[in-house]
Amino acid sequence: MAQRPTIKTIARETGLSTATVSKALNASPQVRPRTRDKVLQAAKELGYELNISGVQLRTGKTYQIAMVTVIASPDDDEWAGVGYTQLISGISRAIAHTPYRVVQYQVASFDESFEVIKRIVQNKKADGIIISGTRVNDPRISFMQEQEFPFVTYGTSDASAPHAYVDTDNRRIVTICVDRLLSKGHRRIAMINAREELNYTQNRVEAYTASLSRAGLSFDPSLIAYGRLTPAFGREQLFEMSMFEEPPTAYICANEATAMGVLSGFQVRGMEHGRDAVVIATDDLNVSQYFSPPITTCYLPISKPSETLGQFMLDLIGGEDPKNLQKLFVPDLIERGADTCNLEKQQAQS
Amino acid sequence: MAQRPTIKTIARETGLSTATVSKALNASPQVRPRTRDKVLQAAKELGYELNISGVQLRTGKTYQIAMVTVIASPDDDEWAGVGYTQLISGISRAIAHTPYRVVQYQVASFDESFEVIKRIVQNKKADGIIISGTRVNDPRISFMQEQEFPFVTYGTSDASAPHAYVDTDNRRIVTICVDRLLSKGHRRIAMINAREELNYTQNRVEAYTASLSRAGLSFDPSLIAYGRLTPAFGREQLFEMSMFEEPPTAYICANEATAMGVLSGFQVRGMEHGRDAVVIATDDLNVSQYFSPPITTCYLPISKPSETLGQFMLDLIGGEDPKNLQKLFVPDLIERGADTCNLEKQQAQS
DNA sequence: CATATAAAATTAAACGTTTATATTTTGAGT
DNA sequence: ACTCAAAATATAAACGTTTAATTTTATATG
Repeated sequence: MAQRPTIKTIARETGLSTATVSKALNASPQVRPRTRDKVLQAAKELGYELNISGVQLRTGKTYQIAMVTVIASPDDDEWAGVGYTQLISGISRAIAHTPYRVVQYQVASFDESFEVIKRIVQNKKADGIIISGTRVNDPRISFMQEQEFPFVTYGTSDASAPHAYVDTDNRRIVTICVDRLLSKGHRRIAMINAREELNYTQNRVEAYTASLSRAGLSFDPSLIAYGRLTPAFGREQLFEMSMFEEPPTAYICANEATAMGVLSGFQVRGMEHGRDAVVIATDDLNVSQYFSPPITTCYLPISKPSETLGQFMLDLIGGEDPKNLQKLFVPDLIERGADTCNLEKQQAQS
Repeated sequence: MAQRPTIKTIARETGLSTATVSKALNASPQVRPRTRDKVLQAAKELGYELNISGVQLRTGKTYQIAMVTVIASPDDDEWAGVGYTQLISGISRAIAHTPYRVVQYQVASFDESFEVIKRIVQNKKADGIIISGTRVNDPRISFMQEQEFPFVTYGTSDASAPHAYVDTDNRRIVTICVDRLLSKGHRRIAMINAREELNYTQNRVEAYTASLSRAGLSFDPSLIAYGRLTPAFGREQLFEMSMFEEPPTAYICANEATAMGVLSGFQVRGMEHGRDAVVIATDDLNVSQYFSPPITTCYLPISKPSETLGQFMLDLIGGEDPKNLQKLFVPDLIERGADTCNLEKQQAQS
């Protein structure tokens, strides 16, 4: 097979100069329509495809979107709910018809993620960055803002200047869940959260305390747990909290993996869901419908926000103002299982 | 901040030519140690980092590893067990100390994945390709072999020429599971498999029938189901098979997601695990320990094979012969729950 | 129709790197 | 000290693209 065609090939073929060919391919107004058509025609016939390294060298444009994710350790691969697979999937869908590609930068720690981001920015290794796991006072965000480097976060932040982000509306979720449980008569409501330094964890706690105080209830910090959202963590927390003098009658779990752990703890302890306590989760995989028993969840298909993530990235690269690229998604409440009854009724039954 | 330093900067700084600097950086024997040290020293001081697009343009080397994955559709994001997250994670770990990066090519169908592979190969968009979901008679494999393009598959194939691959030893798993169930007295053993066209599905069926025939049992094709390994599929299959005149007393599930579905089906149908039937799964997430009840599984932490995947890719790019880059991993059998008893005992108990 | 002007094309240089070829330097052998 | 081969370094071109500067061509104007 012959050499892969370049703009030189097209130039030779059409009798034009490479400059004109380049302009034609980039839809420059400096080239007249007739010429453009001729070039596009030839390009098609020759099966021409843009060589990105040429562009990159000349312009600095990489057509790469860096996705920086933190995965703590090799054996840290215990299921923690939604992986990045679904995120990448949505992003990929959004950029499918463009020349952009997602490049993975997977690191082992937060600090390392910051280092990697610095290198990407300083050496212009990508056109934009996507990060998740945003923290309260996240130095990566302020860095990218200072450097005016395009980025979108999956997760909100408390940064002073606006930036592009996509997230689930965690305040809303927690408000819905807590109010619902309160209305069913629950007074001791536990919340199993992600790590404390994450911004969304703080959002959740705020919404939780707000709901409680609206109902005139006091806030008991021992009912809030912070940690990695694995089944192991959920179970462990159930073991602990169920031994309290006044144990919780409801558990709000930040994801399905912890909810599964809590249910598993029920089984081990001989507790029964709906009688001794109920579990309610935030759900992005729609898998809790298969739990035994199925539980009530706030469900948001992850495909939605992740596709928006990709779209925002494109918009940002296209020059859109970050403050117009912010979106919170509101999940649907799906009622399943025991927590649909009121607490009194349940207790009467048992 | 000044321009980012190039080999020109180093050349100016050291009084050498760019050619010598380049050779020094690449540890060419043509440059004497004293000079090399001088160059490396200067590079370090200047904070020099290789500009890959320059290299790429000149040599064609991309430092990119393409990972081509098929995700059927937007709403197809129902949990199907291990995502690609864990795979990418392992690969990332293997290539962490190299300049290589993983680039995602996520497509919607098998055919599209073939198209994408053709483009990557023909336009040399990556130095190597990793694919999963290998099929019986997989045209992508023969294509890459013909084009002599480096690739590693996650999953075996029936290709005539050897190629680099990593996989779980599915024959072994099935043999272990079936023999175990047979020894406990089970005679009607169902198997919930992935799609029929996948090569490993065939491996599983072969091992299954082999075990059965060794035990002098005949093969009932209605006990084997093929489909997408989601909880929904598992449940659906349980609903169907449990209505057979002679229903299975054991279900071997190809992953945890289907096992969860089967267990969920038990609950809906009022069946009890251990009394009416047992479930046993192949497990890569170690999550079935949190099922209610926990089930026996063949467990292989996905981090192992995925890291090997990355290493094999590097070896391949380094010129290693593919036939030396083949590995099957053997999972551990983890005994949990009801299927540890013999069938007779269980039936006596009930 | 000549001329001024706008439009469309070309020329040439540049981005950072490697490498074939040419040149200079080094050092060993006389 | 001189020669010569070997070793080390330098020169220059190339990879594919874009773009500033320039030239050519087309169009409008008096």
